[in-house]
Order: sequence, then structure tokens, then C-alpha cells
Amino acid sequence: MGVAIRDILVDCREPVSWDDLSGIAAVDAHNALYQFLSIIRQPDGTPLMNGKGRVTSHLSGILFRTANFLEKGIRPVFVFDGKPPELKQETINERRKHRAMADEAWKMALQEGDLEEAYRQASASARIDAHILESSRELLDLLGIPWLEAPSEGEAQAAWMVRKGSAAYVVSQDYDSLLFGAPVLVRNLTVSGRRRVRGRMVTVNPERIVLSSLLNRLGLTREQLIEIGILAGTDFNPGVRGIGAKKALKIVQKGEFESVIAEKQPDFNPAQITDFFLNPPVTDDYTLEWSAPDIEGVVEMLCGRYDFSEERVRSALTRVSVKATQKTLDAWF
DNA sequence: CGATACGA
DNA sequence: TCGTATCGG
Repeated sequence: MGVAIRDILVDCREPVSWDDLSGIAAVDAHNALYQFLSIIRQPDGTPLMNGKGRVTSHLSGILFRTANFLEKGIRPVFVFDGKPPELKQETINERRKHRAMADEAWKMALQEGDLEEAYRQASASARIDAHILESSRELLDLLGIPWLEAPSEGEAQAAWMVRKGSAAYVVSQDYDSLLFGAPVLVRNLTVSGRRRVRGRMVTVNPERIVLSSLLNRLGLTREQLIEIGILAGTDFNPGVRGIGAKKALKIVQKGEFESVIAEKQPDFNPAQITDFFLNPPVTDDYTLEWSAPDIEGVVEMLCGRYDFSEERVRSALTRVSVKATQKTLDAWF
């Protein structure tokens, strides 16, 4: 998932406190939804659902995370993917195949009573369909949170919004926005520090990656970072066999990107991928406004149609409302 | 994931 | 009151 450059960014991630994160956050909606849909499940892998079998995991995630963001002075704007570029088609096909296989493996694991495997496969089978998108956008509207659909990749649009100063940083677990030129990326923007991963407890803290610092530290230009991505693999090309981020870094630092491509993949022209990262389709046609939540509307949606507990929903909405009011006052001064 | 219940 | 377990939909 995403560009495979994680291994060279180990020293480029700085811990960041919540206090430093107050401001406007451009959230990679696809990434957030995928995270909610894959993780918010029962131990056997079944997602949260209403009585009619509609998946609700993502709605739970959006409601409570948004409440936390606002409470901490973070104003999110959710950036959805638009039409994927042709270059991405192979990745899209592979992911579809992978999800279908995971779905089968999930059923098998359930038959064998292997809960851990069932959960793992169910997570891998998570899919963002039309219902997920429609219900997510409806909830954001009712919560008073702005969202927009990118012309193409959401991460490209989010990066552009930070470059323009419309937002302070991109929120995503993936690194693609850096190749799209996002000046600041924030990962692990979750409230709970301790998480269970494969039975063990691990501490996960918010971390910030500043593009200029990253490029300085590694002695690269943004174009060279993109070259590393292309060698290691992106959503738009499979990468070169046997070359991961670390080897790619050495190759690019020695100025051997083109010769390696010419040798290993003579029929491959990386120029259109480089160009896509440097000049992706983006739009300036958006306005960002945060308004007080439509409390009765949210209750009607989540409790009336998706079987949420009214007590839990109202409690979360109280936190959203308090901050929405305070924001209005802040803006006045 | 994030909220809540529960035991030390 | 804090850390771990387990609901939630």
C-alpha cells in the first residue's frame, strides 16, 4: 500500500505533541476509512453492522476521531479520492484480487475456528464501496466537517492544500503525499497510545515528517525522492525487482537512477510517473467551513438508521458542540 | 479505532 | 485511579 520508502525515513520522523498539531489538517479520507474498516471488527473479523447488515465501522471511527480532533484544536478537512489515473489500474486490479482471496481465506479460517487468522483475513478483505463513501460524507456534513473530492488522488490534493497554506499538514499513514510535495505529513494521529499488534502491546505516538528536513538529511531533491519511490515501487509502478528503499537511496545518491532503469527495465519510461507526482491534477475549487454539528440530524442518522446507542452518540456530540462554539468565539477575537 | 467496564 | 479487557453496531 502506497509508496515503499518507509525504510529510509526512520530518522526523519519526529515525535509530535498534540499541542503542536492544533490547526487545519488535510485528512487522506481513503486512508482513514480503510483503517477504520479493516480494524474496527469483532474478534472473528465481522465488522460492526446495523440490523440490516449495513457496515458501520467507518461511522464509529469518523464520529469519535472527529470528536477527539476538535477537542484537541484540530480542524479536519476530509479529502476523498476522485478518478484514479490510468497508471493505477494494475494496482487497483491486484488489490481487488487480493481482497477476494482474503475473503475466501476468512471463511476458511472461520470454518477451522482460527480466530486470529479470521481477523487478519477479514481485515485484508476490507473494501470501500459506494455505501461507505455516501454514509461517510453524509455523517461529515451532519457533523459540520468540510470534505471535498479530489480531481484524482486524494493524497495529491491534500499535499497541494498544505503547500497552498489551506491546511497545516496532511494526515495519512502512507508516505505518498511527500512525493506529491506535502511540506508536512503527520502519521499515527490516534488518541490511544497503546495498541495490541499480534497479541503484543506496542506504543504508537503521533509523528511528523517535514519534507524539507527529510530532503536535507538524505541529501536529495524532491525529484530524487520520487526516483527512489519509482525504484522501490509506487501505486503507479511495481518497482524494480530486488531493489527496496535502501538500495534505491544509494542508487539515486550516486546518480544512477536512469542507468539502473535502462538496465533492469529498458521498456519502462519513468517520466510520466515522475510528472504525475510533480504535477498531479488538483483543484483550488473548495471552501473550508466548520460549523456546529446538526445534533438531531446525527442522532437520526446514527441511532435511527444505523442502530448506534443514543447515549454514546450524544456524549460524543457534546464534545464536538462545545469546541465548535469555542471556535466561533476564537475566530471573533 | 476509540469508548467503556472492570479489577487491582 | 490506572491499566487491561472487551464492547460497540
